Order: sequence, then C-alpha cells, then structure tokens
Amino acid sequence: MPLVEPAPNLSASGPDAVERILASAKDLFAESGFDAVSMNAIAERAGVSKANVFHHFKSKDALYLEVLKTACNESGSQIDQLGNGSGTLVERLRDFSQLHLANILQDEKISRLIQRDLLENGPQRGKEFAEQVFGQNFASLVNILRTGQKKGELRKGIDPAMLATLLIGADVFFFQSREVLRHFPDVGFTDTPGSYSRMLVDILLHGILPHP
Amino acid sequence: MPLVEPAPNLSASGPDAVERILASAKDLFAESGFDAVSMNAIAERAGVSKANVFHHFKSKDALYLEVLKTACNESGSQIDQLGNGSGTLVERLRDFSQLHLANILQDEKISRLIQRDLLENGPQRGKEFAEQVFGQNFASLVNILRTGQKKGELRKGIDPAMLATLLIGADVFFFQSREVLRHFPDVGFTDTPGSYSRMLVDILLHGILPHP
DNA sequence: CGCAATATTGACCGGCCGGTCAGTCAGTGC
DNA sequence: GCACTGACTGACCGGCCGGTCAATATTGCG
Repeated sequence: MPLVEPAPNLSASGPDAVERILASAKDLFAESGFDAVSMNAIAERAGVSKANVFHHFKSKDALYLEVLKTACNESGSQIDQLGNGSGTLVERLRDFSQLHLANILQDEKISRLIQRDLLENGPQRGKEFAEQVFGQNFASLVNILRTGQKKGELRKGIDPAMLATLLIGADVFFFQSREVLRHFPDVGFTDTPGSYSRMLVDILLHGILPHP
Repeated sequence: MPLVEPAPNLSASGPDAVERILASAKDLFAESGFDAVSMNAIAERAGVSKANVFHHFKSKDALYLEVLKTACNESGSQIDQLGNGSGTLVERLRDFSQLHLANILQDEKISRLIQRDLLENGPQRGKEFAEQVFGQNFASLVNILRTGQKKGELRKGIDPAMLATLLIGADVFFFQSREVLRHFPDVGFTDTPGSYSRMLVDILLHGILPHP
C-alpha cells in the first residue's frame, strides 16, 4: 500500500536510539500493520541504519513483540484507578465510562495497535490478551457490578459480565467507527465523546422505554 | 493441462477461474490483510497461474477493490428486510438485533474484510463506506426509531442515532472480540449469540436499575 | 474445417524485503 | 599506548514481491 508517511518527526538525535526505534515502530505498526511496514522504514523514521535496528532487536518479530508489550503495559496501567472509585454504583459507572473512553482516545496509536494485532493473530492472541492484559480489569469491573447488584443497586436479571461487555464495547466501537459515524447526518456526537458517554450511561441506567 | 493441485480447497476446475480467484482473494485478504497476501498465494489457492490472475484483474489493487465491492454488496443486501418488519417497535428491535448479529456472524469473512479495510484505509475509506455502503441502512434504522419515538413508544430524551449506534456497535463488538471474551471466566454468552442479543435488548429496553 | 479471440501459461524483470557481515568509531579501564 | 566493548554503518545476500510478455492451449463462430 502506498500510504505516504508525513515528515519523519523523530530526528536523528534526542533520546536513545532504542527508544526512537520503538517509537517509530509503534507508530508505523499502528498505522499500517505488521506486514506493510519494512525494517527500512522503521530505521529511517528513527534516524538510524537498518543494521542498527537489527543490532538492538534480533528480528522484526522480536521488535514487534517488544512494541506490543510496552503498549500493553501502558494500556493496562491506565485503568487501575477503576477500583478506587467511591460513591454509589451509578456514580462509579458514570466515572468509569467517561474515563475508559478518554483512555482509549488518548493514545489512539496503542488502541489501533492492539486492535490490529487481535485482528491479525486470531484466537491464540485473543487468549493471550484475555489472560495477560485485559483479564484483571474486566474481572474487577464485573466484581464491582456484581457487588452493586447484591446490594440492590442493580436489577436482578442483569448479567454483570454482559453489562461490562456493553460498557467496554460501546467505547471501543465508538473509537474504531468514528470515521464512519462522522458521515452519518443523524449522528451528532462524533466529536463529543463526553456526550456519547453520558447518553450511553443514561440509556443503560434507565432503558429506552417511556415512564421509567 | 493443469494437473490436480494438492492441498488448496479450491480445485482447478469447477466454477469460472474468475470466481475462484475472487473467492481465494476474499478468503486470504480477510485472513491476513492486503499487504500480507501475495498474488502468487491467491493464484495457487485458486488453482491458476499468477499471470492468469493479472489477465483477469489489471493489478493487485483492482482485484482487492473488486473483492471489497462484491463483499459490500452481499453485506448490504442482507439487512434490506429490516424495513419490512411489522408490529410494535419493541418487537422490531428484537428482530433487528437478532437478525443483524446473525448476519455478521454468518459470513465472518466479509465482516473481517470490511473491518480490516476500515482499519487500514483510514478516514477516506470511512467516508466511502458511510456514504455508499452503510449509510442507507443506518438512516433507515434511525428513521424507524424516530418514528417510534414520535408515537410514544420510545422515551423522549433518547437520541435515535445513539440508540442505533449502540445496537450495531454491540453486535460488531461481540463479533470481533469473541476470541477475547471467550477466555473471561465471567462471560457465559460467547457461544450463544441469541442469548447475547436477548440480554442486549432487555438492557436497552428496561435499563439496569431496579423497579422498572 | 479455418481462424480469430480469448484463456492460460512459464519465464522473466527490477525492486524491495528481512537479515547478515565485516568493519569503523567512540568510550573505558589499565 | 593498548586492548576490549558495544553502538553503529554501508554493502551485500537470497528470496519473494507485483507486474510483463511472448508463446501456447482452448474455445466459439463463419
């Protein structure tokens, strides 16, 4: 694919070469995917020679995995504050929804990278992500919901895992489909994630039927 | 006389070579993405020579666009029945949710293909898809919701476009995240899309708070 | 049948790919 | 000065890439 890249924003000097290589690789992999990015391109963007990239990372796969690993760590540490929330379940849901969407949008590159990797590496990678990256966060979200449900703050018929899936899925879908949604004349929330999040929680809390 | 090719599931004879090429390309592009698939691989899978592929399609891009075009047509014609639904808005929502998810899951390849293309071709492709593929379906879904709202079947504060986004997004997220969700011990609906769909509509209709 | 149009092919091209290698260079301890 | 180390480089490799082409098989039609 052509995909002309803009000016290589990473100049030759600056942080360590290794960091520059990792940053370039993250950007390029997130933009265009593993196969579409050449080691040459990564080296050029980082301002080093291709051979130097191979000096620091023993193969393209190793570099990719390193990029993915750091991306996952960054992504994972973001939502740790989730458990700290106090107040009613409703308040915590509002906070979570807002914070979660903001985190996704904040580092687009990481989100795209993970999304792309899941798409390309199928079920096996799905399992790895589930167990090593998202598992804890999802489980703790489910636990919060389940506790709230036992205290009567949540309707009995609700499956907490289903609700958690919906909360996360709505944000992920918003992120990845923004460029499509933007062109639907009926959609007015593409550029105001805050209002999207508010409407989401409102619907989840009260439903869409009249006379709540 | 092309002797019988060993492994590929599409043997040499059968439908026209063009159709075999399109089918192979669709499978491979959906599996691995544009850049990761070589014309040689497509040709082998289709049981023809690479040169023959170039005889029928003037370039790799042209072949890809053709695949995408047919995939979009298939995908688009599926949801046409949406407008036919009669009965209350609630019934129509149930039907739509069930049908929509089933359609996504039915031809996984098409879904993956479109998802991948949106990821790789950015905003420009997003606009094309919005205008040429999904626009009508989305607009008609929004119209159904808006009409129901005017008749009082839908709470007043609800944004119909938001609800439509949520309906579609929940299904899309379910499809693309199944391989992750499957490994969360709390999640029990990964292999029963019907129950997912039911729970989704239930939450959307009645909300999650007690005493509806 | 003959004959043109089409379908199909293997051989081939320049170019880029991931990766290797011999070697340069700056720093450091002795 | 000297030996050693690790960062770094340009040149190079075999192999595959998308794409071309002349030649051949196959078909359809008068």
